[in-house]
This record gives sequence, structure tokens and C-alpha cells, in this order.
Amino acid sequence: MTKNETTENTRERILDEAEILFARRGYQAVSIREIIQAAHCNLAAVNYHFGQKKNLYLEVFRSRLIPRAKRVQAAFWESLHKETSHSVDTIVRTLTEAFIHGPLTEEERYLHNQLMAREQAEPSEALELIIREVMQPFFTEIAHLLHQVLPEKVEKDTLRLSLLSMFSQILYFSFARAAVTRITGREYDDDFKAILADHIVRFCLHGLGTVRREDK
Amino acid sequence: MTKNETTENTRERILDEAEILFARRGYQAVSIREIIQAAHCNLAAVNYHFGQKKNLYLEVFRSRLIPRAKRVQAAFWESLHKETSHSVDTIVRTLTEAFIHGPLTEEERYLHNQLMAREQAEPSEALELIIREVMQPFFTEIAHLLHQVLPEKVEKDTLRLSLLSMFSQILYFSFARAAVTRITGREYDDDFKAILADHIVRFCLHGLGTVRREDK
DNA sequence: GTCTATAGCAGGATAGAC
DNA sequence: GTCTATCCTGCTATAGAC
Repeated sequence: MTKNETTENTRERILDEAEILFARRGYQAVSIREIIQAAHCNLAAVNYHFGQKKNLYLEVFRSRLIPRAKRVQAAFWESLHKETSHSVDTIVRTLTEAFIHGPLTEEERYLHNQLMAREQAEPSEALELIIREVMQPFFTEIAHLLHQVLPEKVEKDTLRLSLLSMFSQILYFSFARAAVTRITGREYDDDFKAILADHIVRFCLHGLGTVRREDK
Repeated sequence: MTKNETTENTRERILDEAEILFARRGYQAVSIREIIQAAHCNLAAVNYHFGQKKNLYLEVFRSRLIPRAKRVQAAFWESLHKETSHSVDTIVRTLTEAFIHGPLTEEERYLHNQLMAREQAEPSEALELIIREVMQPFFTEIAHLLHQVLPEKVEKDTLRLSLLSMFSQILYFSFARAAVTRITGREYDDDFKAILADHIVRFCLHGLGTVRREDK
């Protein structure tokens, strides 16, 4: 018996299962009937709580994805404040760690990145939410932070592109697991995940142009 | 009247329109009825030529995406052979240029990257084709090439991760246009596309660890 | 090779009992 | 708030005329 069968009310169970299914297979590919089967409830319950399928999808973002994204961001700031130096190195490393390890479980991170990738590849109303509530504020804060500590004052536009490059890798190594596994010949075990995190940190630190070849 | 209404046979028109629709909205979200409407033919024609929807989807990859990917790769090798020096800088620049400008039209590149991103995020039988015919051979060739010219002999595993980091950016800046536009405040005009290409080249060159800060 | 017509089923959404 | 029963639309796939 999963915890979802009894410990939460129907509305929450529907949201939990809907998120898993939408993340794995996308909005259109998932039927309400599949969701209610996973949530052990009735078809009409979805329409009672959410009106229509589209609203259920949006509610997954409002009540699940966005709060979770904010948890990751909060974990980053907390980790950063524990650091003594706020060098570019520290910031990039802390940032990558927050998104690659951070407060989420493996399963949560997978769901999260799948939904993020899907919305960016094929925007719906949810993308507007994500950008306004999650991406826009965080990018502004991080760009501001980095701008202060970067040795040469890099242009803000360049900085934003670099941050996008960084997140594109974090996203890619999460959502394209199958391809990455085939190309590298490595399974996503703890060992490989540590290698990946190191790689992304190193690649982005160099990409930001603050590390000389001789330093490492 | 578009060229597709008369100049090609039904089978080719179906494939052309199917690719556009699958790229934009994904396999499940596109109905055969939409495809035949765009291809100006009858419902039964799809089943006559391809048997079932899934085969039509796979045929899009076999007859459209894979040959096009090989054209891009061929264009890369051709550009590279025109270069006098085969430094890491030249290779990375030529590689990025081939995928960001290269032989494809803007529309083709968009379709291509959408389909690539979709398959990697949610693999079907088509991913196996893509990996075997497109990614695996190209990655092996490029890794071999770079391994020869990199100043320090970087491990092959690290090199593959760096190449994946590079392609993740090329892919991201193509499929996540809406988000990139919102974050950067820039439309995808020729000016911005040139900036993007420069950014990716610079970021990846540094990421490969072959450029010192002072060099640029 | 392309068409019309239709079988057969799955989807979202609602009505109304409890 | 959750259920059963049902409506109706739109889907894939096939049969068979031309």
C-alpha cells in the first residue's frame, strides 16, 4: 500500500499522480482516466476539484513544481551563506550542487526537470508561471551576485547567456538520461552522478572565463 | 498554393507535414487527421503508405531527420577541411557554426532540434535510430579528432561529457526559444543569433579548458 | 494509389444519486 | 466530496469502390 492510498485527501493524491504522469509522458499523452487509476479515485473527482484537465495541469505547476523550485533556490542561498568566501568558484559550485544534489530526492528532481524541459520545448500557460515565479527572479539575483564578484565586469547580457548555458546542461543531463547513458556507456549511479556534477561545475567555471588552464 | 500541394507525391507530402506537426507538438498530440489536412490528402492514404501512425513517425526520422543530420555533419567536415589549422579553437568554432548556421534553413533547424529534444526527453524506438545512425558515430569521430589536438591528453570520458555539454547548449538555445527570449529580452533575429553562436563557441572553448583568461 | 464510409473504441466532460 | 452512469466528440484503423 502506497502512502497515497489513504494518508492524503483525494485532491492531493490526484495532484501527486498527475505530476508523475505529466512529467513522464506529457500533457496530451496522459488521460484523466490514467490519473484517477493511479490516484485510486473516480473520474468525476478530477472535474469536481479542477474543472477541466488543463486546470489540473496548471495546478500541478502552482502547487507542486513552483514551491519545489523555490525550495531548491532557498537551499542554494542557505548553502552559500555557510561559505566563507563568495568567489565565482564558490557560487558556481554551490549553484550546481543545489540543482544536482540539493534538497530534492532523485525522483523529485527527475519529475521537476522533465516538466521544465517539456514546458520550455512546448510552452503552455504554465511557462509564463515558471518564468515569472521561478526563472526571472532567480536569474536576476544570481546575475547581480556574480556581477559583483566577477574579476572583469562582464556584461549583464553575457552573464545571462552563461547562466542559461549552465542550466541547459543541468537540464540536459537530467532529461536526456537515455541518450547520455548510451553515449557515455555509464549508468546513472552515485559514482557517475558525482562525475557529472564535477564536470558541469568545471565546464561552467571555465565557461565563465574565470579559470586559467594552469589553475586546475 | 504551397509547393506541397502539387509538386510531390502524396507519400512525400504526408512525411513533410507530419514532421512539422510532430516537431511542434509531439507524437501523441498530433492526430492523423491534422496531418492529412495539412498534406491535402485522405485519411486512408496514411494507412496505405505507412500502415499505422507509429510507422509514419519512425519514417519521418528515417527519411527526413537522419539524412538531414548527416548533411550537417558533412557540412562540418567540409568546412573543417577548408581550414588551414585544425586547432581546438577551429574545431569547436566550426562545429558550433555547422549546427547553428550550417546548411539548414532556420525552419529545418527548428524542426530538427525539436524532434531531437523530444526523443531524448521521452525516448521511443526513434531514439535508437538517432543514437546509432547520428550521435554515436559522430561523437566517436569528434572525440577522436579532439583527442589528437588537445594540448593535454584529456580523458576520452571527459571529452564525451564536454561534447554533450556543448550539444546540450546548441539544443537548448534552439528548443527553449520562448524561455530564452523572456530571460534575455531578445528576439531571435540575425543579430541575436550571431551573439548566441559567439557565446556558445566561447563558453565551450573555455569549458574544454584550452583557453586562458588572458587570451581573449 | 486515392477515395468514401464506417467500425470500434477511448477521450473529456456532465448529470444526478448518495 | 465521492460515486455510477452516460453523452458526445474525435481518434485509429479497415473495408471496399474507383
